[in-house]
Order: sequence, then C-alpha cells, then structure tokens
Amino acid sequence: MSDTYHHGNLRQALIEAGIRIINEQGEEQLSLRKVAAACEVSHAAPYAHFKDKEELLAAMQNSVNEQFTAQLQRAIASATSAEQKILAMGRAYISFFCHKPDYFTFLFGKQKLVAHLTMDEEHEEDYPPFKLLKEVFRQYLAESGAALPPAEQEVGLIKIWSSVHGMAALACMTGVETTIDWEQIQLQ
Amino acid sequence: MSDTYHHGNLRQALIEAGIRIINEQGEEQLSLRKVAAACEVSHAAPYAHFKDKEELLAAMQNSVNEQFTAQLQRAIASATSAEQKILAMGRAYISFFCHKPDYFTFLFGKQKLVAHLTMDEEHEEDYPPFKLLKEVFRQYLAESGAALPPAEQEVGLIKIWSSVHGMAALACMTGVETTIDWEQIQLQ
DNA sequence: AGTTAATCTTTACGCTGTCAAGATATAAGC
DNA sequence: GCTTATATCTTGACAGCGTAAAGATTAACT
Repeated sequence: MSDTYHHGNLRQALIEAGIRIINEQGEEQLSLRKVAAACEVSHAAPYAHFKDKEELLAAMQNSVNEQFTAQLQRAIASATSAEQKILAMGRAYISFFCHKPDYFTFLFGKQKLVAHLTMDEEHEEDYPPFKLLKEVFRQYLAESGAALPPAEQEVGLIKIWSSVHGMAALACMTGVETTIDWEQIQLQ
Repeated sequence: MSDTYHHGNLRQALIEAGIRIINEQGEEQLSLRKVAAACEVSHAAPYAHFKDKEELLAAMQNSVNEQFTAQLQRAIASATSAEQKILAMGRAYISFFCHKPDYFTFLFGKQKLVAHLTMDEEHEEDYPPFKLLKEVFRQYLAESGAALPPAEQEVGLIKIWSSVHGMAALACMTGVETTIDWEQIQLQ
C-alpha cells in the first residue's frame, strides 16, 4: 500500500547510517536496531542485506577503508621521489586518524588484518593500505639503488609501518593530536 | 544459613574470573552475568563491588597492566646500560602482547591512555609503562652525554614508543607473531 | 496474468546491563 | 549478649539487544 515499502537502496543507506552513528555517538552506541531506525525501517530489515551484525560492520569497515586508502593514494600521487612518497604516505596515515580518532579503534580494534610481511611476492588479499606501502617501498628500494638482502628489506618494511601506525595509535590513544603536530615528526 | 553467603573476597574473584574468560573465550564473550556465574554468585552480586560493567573492566585492565608493567620492569632490571635497558624494554613490550594478543585490544581498544609526551616534568597520572620508558630514556640521555634540545628529546621519546607499540600492534593484528621473531628486530 | 524471488514487517525468544526491594551475614555500640 | 547498623548477596523486574520464523508487500520474469 505505502509507496515506500521498498527502500530503494537500503544496503548502502544502512552502511552510511552506521558510520554516521559511530561518528556522532561512538562505536559503543551502535546497534543494529538503531541503524535500522535511522533508515526508518523495521529492526529486522537489515537481515535482507546482511546475515549478521558482524557483516554490516565489515561492510562499514570496507567503506571507511576505502576513504582511508584514497587519502593515502592522494598523498602518494602528490609526491615525486619514492622517498617523498613514503614520507607523504606516513603523514597522511597519521593525519587520517588524527582527524577521526574513532576510526582507529573501529578499523583496528578487532584484529583481522591480512598482511604478508615479505617483499618477495604479491598478495592480492593483503590489507590495501599495506599493499600501497609495499609498492612505494619497492620503488624506494629500486630508486636508492642499494641491493639489500630480502631479510633487511622486510625489516625495513616492518619498521616503517610500525612507526607510522604506532604514531597514529599514540595520537589517538593519548588524545594529544591537537597539541603535537604529528605530521611534522620525521619518520626516518 | 549457608556458610558461604558471603564470598569472602568476591571483588578479586570477579576480576580474576573476568580475565580468565577473556583468555579462554575472548573479550566479546565476556558479560557481567557470566563473570558472576563463574564465581557462583547471583547476577546482581557484582554491583556490591562495582558500580558498572565499565568499572569492573577498568579493574581488570588495572590488573593486566600490573602484570605488563612488572614484565617491563624485569626486563629493565636485567640490563646494565641505559641503551640496553631501552632495547630490553622494547622487546619485553612486544613479547608481552605476542604471547597474549587478546590483551592488546583489551588494554588499548578503548582509548584512554594518559601520557604527557614531554620530558620536562613528572606526571604521576601518566600510564605506568610510559613512565617507565620516560625514566629509562632520561637515563639514556644522561648516559649518552649529548645535550639535546627539549623538542628533540620529545621526538626521540615518541619515536621509540611509537615503533615499539606499532610493532606490537602489527604482530597482534596480522597474527604473524609466530613466524617473525619480533624481539630480534633492532629497534633503532 | 500468474509465479517467483526479493524485500520488509511482525512477533517472539533468550541474553544482556541495570535497578529496586528484600534477605542474610558481619561489625559496632551499648 | 543483645540490638542495631552496614555491607553483602538474592530475587524479580525492565528495557534494549541480536536473531530467527512466519507472514505481508512489492518487483521481476515468463
């Protein structure tokens, strides 16, 4: 009878409503029923699009990860040398979470990252931001000319990601992102 | 009537049962009612000792943090020079979470760390592991003799903590703690 | 037009955190 | 020693949660 029995694009609306709730009320306040209500839909409607609450959360994380990856890509594109690309990417990585600290816990809170910490192969299923770093680091190795043994290459890769991710974590956990200019801290 | 109407030390028992549940079933499976049941006590009994679920969680985190800090202190005590103390502490930091990855999310999942990232003052309320690092880093600066300007000291402090914490995060998130010997990776 | 599949609603269930009221054990005061 | 008070624990209740089943509504296809 009603002209809006079908929502039209409920799946996407649920994802966006969920992200909005996280930004406005925090992740702890997020519930399937609230997300459904925000879309003006019954509390069981989401089950037509997601088998689980977990599956909705995964879709939301995918969406946020796309924003994150896009920001990293823009930073890389804006730099010329491979070394500058790495530094720009690190700054963008930290900057992203300084502006949205809630996203840090949301993306990394329940561990599930796939990342082969080796330089030898390509792994399609690797976490996209990590794949980006690996690409740029490969360029850096080629550009610098030094033929490092594989073990040292992997250590270098881990060191860069660790310090960048660690700085983002510290900024978000300590809440001092406003008093310290993290992006200005030299990475190497 | 019953000889065990009063538990004796329910508060501590609840804390330990909660930590046990996290280790055996994961943090997501933890509920106040399960913790109470594990202590063979009614579901509302915890409210005589904790105003909230959050307050019980905070007490559990305190307990885990004490184990963590104790391990760091042992590592520091086992080294001679300040430089070795820093390296030993970093390895212990990473080692702690490699052996208990669930503790990483549990301790750092909901951001709340207090840490004044400056070298000039003492702050009693700072996160204990951070206070330890600050102490040892101060020793290191004195030992190395180089009189760095305060800004560079603080950057050094942040860099060390970031890379160590970041490595622990990566180890826990990627689940490769078994294939990579994180403790062997040189920190500096 | 009639069938099928996708989408959404309604209803129901068990689990959760929390509160209020009452029961019971310990401690304190006389 | 008895009473009183306080801390501790139980019972019962409530709203909110995730989820499943059954039915209603719409869209798509033949």
